[in-house]
Amino acid sequence: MLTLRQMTYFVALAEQRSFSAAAEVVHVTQPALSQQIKEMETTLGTRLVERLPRDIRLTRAGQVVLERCHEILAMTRNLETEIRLSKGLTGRLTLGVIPTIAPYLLPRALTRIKSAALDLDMRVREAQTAELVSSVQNGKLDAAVIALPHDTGGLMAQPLFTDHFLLAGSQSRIEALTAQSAPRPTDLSPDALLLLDEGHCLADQALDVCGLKRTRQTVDLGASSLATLCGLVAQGFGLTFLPEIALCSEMAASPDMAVLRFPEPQPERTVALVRRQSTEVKTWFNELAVLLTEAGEELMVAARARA
Amino acid sequence: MLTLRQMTYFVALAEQRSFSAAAEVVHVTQPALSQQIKEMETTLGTRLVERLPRDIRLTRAGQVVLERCHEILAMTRNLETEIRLSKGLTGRLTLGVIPTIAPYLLPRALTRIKSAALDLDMRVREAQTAELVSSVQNGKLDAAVIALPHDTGGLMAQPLFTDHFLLAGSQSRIEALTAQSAPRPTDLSPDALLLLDEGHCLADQALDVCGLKRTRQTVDLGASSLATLCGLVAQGFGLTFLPEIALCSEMAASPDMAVLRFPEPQPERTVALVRRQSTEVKTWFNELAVLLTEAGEELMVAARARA
DNA sequence: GCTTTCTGATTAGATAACATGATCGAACAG
DNA sequence: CTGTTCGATCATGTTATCTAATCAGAAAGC
Repeated sequence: MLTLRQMTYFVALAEQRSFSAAAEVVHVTQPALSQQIKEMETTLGTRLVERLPRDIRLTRAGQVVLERCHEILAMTRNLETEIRLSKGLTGRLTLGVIPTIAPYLLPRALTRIKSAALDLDMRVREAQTAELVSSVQNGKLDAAVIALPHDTGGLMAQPLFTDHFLLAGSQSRIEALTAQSAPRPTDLSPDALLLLDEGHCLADQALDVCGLKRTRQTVDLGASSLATLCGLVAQGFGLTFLPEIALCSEMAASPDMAVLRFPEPQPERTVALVRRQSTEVKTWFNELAVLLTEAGEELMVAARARA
Repeated sequence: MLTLRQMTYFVALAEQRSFSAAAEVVHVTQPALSQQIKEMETTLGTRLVERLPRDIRLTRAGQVVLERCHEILAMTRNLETEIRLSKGLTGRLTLGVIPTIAPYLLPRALTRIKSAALDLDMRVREAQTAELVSSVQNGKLDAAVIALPHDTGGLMAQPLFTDHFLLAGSQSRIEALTAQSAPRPTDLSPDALLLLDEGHCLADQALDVCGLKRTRQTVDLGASSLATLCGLVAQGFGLTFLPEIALCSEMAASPDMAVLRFPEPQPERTVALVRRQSTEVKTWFNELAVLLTEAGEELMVAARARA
């Protein structure tokens, strides 16, 4: 009989295209993985991977097997989390959070969870929206915190709170802007904007509300965190959008930075918690949503006291 | 992580409604099964079965889990056989055959398989149509030989050969019938007919072609094999329908028995090989069908030489 | 051409997962 | 009360699976 372990290893192998790399991903040594793959090929009576120099290739059968293994593993993971969490917010919970939210929301959320004395073993994974969505779909994550609007790929989304975009820059730049008039997002020159790397929803959403497109000229500094970005704009390297949720932390980290709230209608994103539709009993989900909303609101209140 | 082993044990437990019985079914001792179920309940953090005196009951969660386990196990088994057999008729093949065909067709079929020098480890399971169909569906069997017309539950059916129903009885009874005229199925009195137990498709199909219904008066002798039935009719206990496929063997076993072929249109059944639709590469299936057809035809030819 | 490096296979020994056999206690029938 | 049935538990044995060390072949560097 094939085993789920073998399937797990095989999926990792197909993804990594390397025995050693796959072994690392599943936290075993390379011989252990090689052996399981071999065993799998024996039970199926067919070669699944062609071992090429520096690469592997799935055989025809291997491709079929891979697809099915994905399905079987997803079903198993879904079953597990569904049942495990059906009693409420207890047991192990694997939560994904996007990078522009995680460092600000999680500390407060975890404090709340702890003080609620919940018997919860929470694992957090930070990744970009697309990856989080697919991980929730295939059961690698139980839920994820992402920012809407964004394609949720058929997942159920529970809005948590609204996060406004502020304009951040060096104090002189911001003063120059306010001197003229209340700036509107659409007035901004795209060339002066510093944005996060490709793939971060924040950049795309921010540009979207301004009716702008990502220009080639944008200085691509490889900024992959808001903290880096804030450090840069504080030094006068340009302007950036800063979500309210990050304001308190980043103001503390970069005291030279100034921020400006846009006039209504303010550009914003909706922070939401997503889960699979199939998740049967959703008490834990609602409990978690409440906790995260409270944590978020706290940050919003603090932010509004500063801008 | 849940394991397929745990799921297998759990499914057996749900079916048997007893730990000891389930353990026997999966060929382990009772403590081994108890332990795996316990482990499963631990991983899921929920009780799955209520241990009642002399019985068990699935909890709400248990029912959900059972359903999913069935799906996951079926997918795994299907994947295995699909890949294993995709190269042709090799490896292990688990075939189901109905009881009114198995003892006659299998000896010849197995001889052919052996002489074809196929590297085939064939397991045979004898059961009634309904059970075979569901076993093929959930992957416990790779294919099954059944008799049509019968509900195939969405399975693909490959007709192998046509098997006519003959009328069998003691020599005196048969002579009495032929003296009058060529008997037609619809002329027969249901009370004089001996049939197999409930559940055997042969009895139902035979009655169906005669336009008869199973009557209460039919002597219910608990005959569950054609061999028994032939022995009885040979002793003058009544008449029965005998499929051509069984003729040679049963004539040899009961020399006192006489048979009579009905005039055209002869009542008949179609012997067919069924498989899941999802079975991807079907070379092995066709090879097997050819072998079985040849074996069947051989029996038909031999039968026609005698009636 | 010769080494170095990267990759997966192989082997032997350790470890964890799983099974067994014996035994216990609760529930029930006689 | 006694014997029986059934599942839990415990000590122990077996098998599956892992790791660490090593090997062999192909590509890349010198």
